[in-house]
Amino acid sequence: MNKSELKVISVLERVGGFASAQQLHQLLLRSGESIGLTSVYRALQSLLDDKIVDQLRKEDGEAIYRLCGEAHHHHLVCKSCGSTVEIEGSALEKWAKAMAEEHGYREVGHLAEVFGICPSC
Amino acid sequence: MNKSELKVISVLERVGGFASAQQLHQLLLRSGESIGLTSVYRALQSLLDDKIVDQLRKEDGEAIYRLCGEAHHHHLVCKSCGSTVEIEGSALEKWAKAMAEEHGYREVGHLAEVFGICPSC
DNA sequence: GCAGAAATGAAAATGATTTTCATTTCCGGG
DNA sequence: CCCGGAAATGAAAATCATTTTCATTTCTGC
Ligand SMILES: [Zn+2]
Ligand SMILES: [Zn+2]
Ligand SMILES: [Zn+2]
Ligand SMILES: [Zn+2]
Repeated sequence: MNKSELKVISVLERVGGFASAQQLHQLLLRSGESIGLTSVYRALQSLLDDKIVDQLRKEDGEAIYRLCGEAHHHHLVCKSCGSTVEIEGSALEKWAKAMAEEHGYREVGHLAEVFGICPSC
Repeated sequence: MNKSELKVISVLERVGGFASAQQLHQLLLRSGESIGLTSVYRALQSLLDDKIVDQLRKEDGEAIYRLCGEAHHHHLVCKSCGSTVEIEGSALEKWAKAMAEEHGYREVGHLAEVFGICPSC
């Protein structure tokens, strides 16, 4: 855990939700920290590998991050209000892996989202 | 509905699932069509506006598209050549349903694709 | 204090997507 | 047919987030 990672974690705590790498960089600069954009990206990548942050994509494809100490997971997204809930995905992981193996595919990844209308909507 | 849009629709039909703009362009060229990448992007944007295609984002942020309104199914997609295999999804269906119920979500749907590199690539 | 490792950040490279702009194709009125 | 404007097309340039490169700085253990 190096300086950049600590700075990024601290600004993510301050933000409290999702933010892009560029936004986090701006926020850090504005709050007087000295850090390069490269280091923000590196820190985020490292925090992502360590499962300390969670990455999503905006509709335009830009990555956004938030603190989230959970393992790889998927989301249940409300079609109405957009709120997201993390869901347990081991059944899905197994399915994706099994399907890929069955057909001899390598370097496998997957993508899955469940949509619905949340109880409060 | 112009020529480019027709070409893009036809290749999307052939693909049967999700594909990126770049993949669609390559597939069109390989199948002998003459079309520019710009026109593929333009056609996809227009089809998106008209709700004729759906857009998703891969984990790396690249946009992928598919024809709307196809019978529900899932695919194993080759990241390299774009070829797709239809896969059995009952385990996934169960998982999505269970997750939604567990959190009290209504009107549930889901999206899932598995990506990898096929044996012949 | 010192060498080697890790961290840092500026600048260049990358890659998808969008924009610009000149050219070509369409199409309806004359 | 023929013309002129509108729509379509695509090559090249621009954009923009992200990654890579690489030279410099900071750490760390001895
Ligand atoms: Zn809601
Ligand atoms: Zn997963
Ligand atoms: Zn392949
Ligand atoms: Zn399904």
